[in-house]
Amino acid sequence: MATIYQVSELAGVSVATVSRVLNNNAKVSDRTREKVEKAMQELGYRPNSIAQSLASNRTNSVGVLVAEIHGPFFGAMMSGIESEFRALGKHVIFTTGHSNEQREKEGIDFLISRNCDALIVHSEALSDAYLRKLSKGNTPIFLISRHISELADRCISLDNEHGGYIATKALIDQGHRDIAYISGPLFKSDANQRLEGHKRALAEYNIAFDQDLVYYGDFQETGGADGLKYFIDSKQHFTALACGNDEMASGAMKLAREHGFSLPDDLSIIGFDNVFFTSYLYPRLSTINNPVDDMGHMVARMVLKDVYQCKTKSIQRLFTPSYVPRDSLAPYATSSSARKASS
Amino acid sequence: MATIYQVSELAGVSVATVSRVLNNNAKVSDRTREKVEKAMQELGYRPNSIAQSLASNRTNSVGVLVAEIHGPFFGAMMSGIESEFRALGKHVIFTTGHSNEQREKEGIDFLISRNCDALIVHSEALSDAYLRKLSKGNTPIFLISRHISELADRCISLDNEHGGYIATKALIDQGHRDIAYISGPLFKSDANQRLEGHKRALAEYNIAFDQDLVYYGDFQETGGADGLKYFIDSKQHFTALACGNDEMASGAMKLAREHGFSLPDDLSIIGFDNVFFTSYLYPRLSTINNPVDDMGHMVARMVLKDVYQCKTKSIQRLFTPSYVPRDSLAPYATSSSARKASS
DNA sequence: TTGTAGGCGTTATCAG
DNA sequence: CTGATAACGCCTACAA
Repeated sequence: MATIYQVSELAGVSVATVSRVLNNNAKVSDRTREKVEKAMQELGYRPNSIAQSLASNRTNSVGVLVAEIHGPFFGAMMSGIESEFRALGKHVIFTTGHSNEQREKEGIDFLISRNCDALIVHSEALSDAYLRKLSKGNTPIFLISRHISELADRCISLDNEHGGYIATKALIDQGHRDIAYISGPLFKSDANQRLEGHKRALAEYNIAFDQDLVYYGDFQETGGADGLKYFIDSKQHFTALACGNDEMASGAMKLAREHGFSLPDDLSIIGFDNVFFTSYLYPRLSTINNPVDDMGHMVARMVLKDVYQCKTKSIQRLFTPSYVPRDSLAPYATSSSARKASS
Repeated sequence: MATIYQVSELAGVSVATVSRVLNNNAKVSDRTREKVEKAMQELGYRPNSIAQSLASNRTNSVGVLVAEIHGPFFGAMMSGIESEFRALGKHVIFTTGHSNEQREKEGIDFLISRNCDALIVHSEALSDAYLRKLSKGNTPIFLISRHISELADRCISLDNEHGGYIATKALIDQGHRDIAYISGPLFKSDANQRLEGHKRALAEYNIAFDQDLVYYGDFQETGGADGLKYFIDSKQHFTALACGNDEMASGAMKLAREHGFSLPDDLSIIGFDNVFFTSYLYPRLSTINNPVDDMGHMVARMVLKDVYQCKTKSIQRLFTPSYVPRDSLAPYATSSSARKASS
């Protein structure tokens, strides 16, 4: 591999000059520049990014911590992040925290030890206090799907409360009043807020909130099945079901079918996230769109702007979910009651 | 940040000694080691990985090129790769080629420019010749889902032909003889081999291969829908459908339902890959398991062994797909013919 | 077992 | 506009 020295020699200039044309951050005469470029060409010179990093104290890499690499949710997000950075010659290092406090800490340490210029973290287990402390460090931290007021300008999140609200409202608009809710685990703020939105919608329509019509699942498919089974076994009356995310909705759909429900007539179900496979389900799942890819692009732009001083168009910190009507809701009027299962 | 110099000073030893205890690759007396470790502790010393890389000419990073970051298929694979490396303190840089020759080349160049110690590439558009040339370079290249004889010990792949064979055989075992096939694009060797397997199964049971019962899709959901529509429109007779992958099977299922088919009675469908959402579908899709996560772990081990001289358990280069029976096949005896759609 | 010193390939600060 | 020449933080012969 050719080095900057060989280039400088061949071009008959100093290494400093070569470095200048490389980064074109200083005046270089056209003649000199040409000589240098020609020499680089001839030698097939490629700058050594490691040496550049050592000297400039910048690695052009940003670390990203997510719960899992696979899975529809993070996939879309990572994809947006990667493409945005790649276009500007920066690379991304993904690592996983598995929604576990210890492992999230390790992941972040790992990324920091890699000298990332910035970190994007989607934490599900770390405390606000820990993240605040972290942000005092040398590596800028950006938070995704999380809001910590002291770090507001480094946070990007979804209005989950509003999402929960419009989900339940969509059900109510179809005439349903007995609405069961399968929530994600409350220690996840997303789950919490979505449930709050659900309550607000109920309140707005003077429907009493019934604690017995709430089940706390795990955001997994099984959680949805378990939840619906719980409602059925406890002989609750309900004609519609709102789920904290699409996986659970899918699990609930499957269980409903096993119990002989005809969907959506016997039970209206709405999900949350609008993960890609929702349109594969039968009936196609009505859900709430969570623009994760857009959010991925946006965090990337935030760090591009804050850390790399790129000029960027406007920054958006709060994203709004929207209702995606499909085929899993039926008006209450024409729906037979879900009571059939509890008879 | 504390440097090795400050540690050496505090410990009263030379930097060389500090380096030794850091890498423990040379004899250091216990007493000295303790002193050094204590000093590191006190200073909160963290080695600068960039400096280490520059001096050692090793970045502890491996580049991975996939078609897309999102999507169930690559997600599972990347997940396996990441966890394997992360456990050994190496990081992974993912980038995308979008199944496009030019972009795959750019992606690889990008990774190489990042001084990766090795590359894992899942190429869908690069020629064998190009990959062979690439492997002559300084960066070791590992190929996934691809077999090039000259590079055999750097290749890991699935026996797609066998997969295609057992898929169609599963249909035949249910009594079907008129089997339509929706293939992926033939320029992808996976698609090609799966189709070959399909033909072999037909031949084995003396079923004539009918070119009119093959449609070439794009491995996307729409391809499956288009394919089935094509068969229906052309008034072919068939009672079963094998698809080159699960996405297309899912698209076909959806279209079948729109056309009033009752699944699986009116049409048996089998997919390929056993991507996670297949069990969400209704009916749950019978398919062929493609152990991508295992393969991800395995490539990682290959580079760990070849590039980083880690001792590893046995290496497996060829993986065998297996049949995953679920609910989308019905025996022909009890099935009404798919002709109903072409009447 | 431990220390000295040169090198890894760039960037950046000063002079000129 | 261009050229020396220190950093950058660590590794690794070679010596001792």
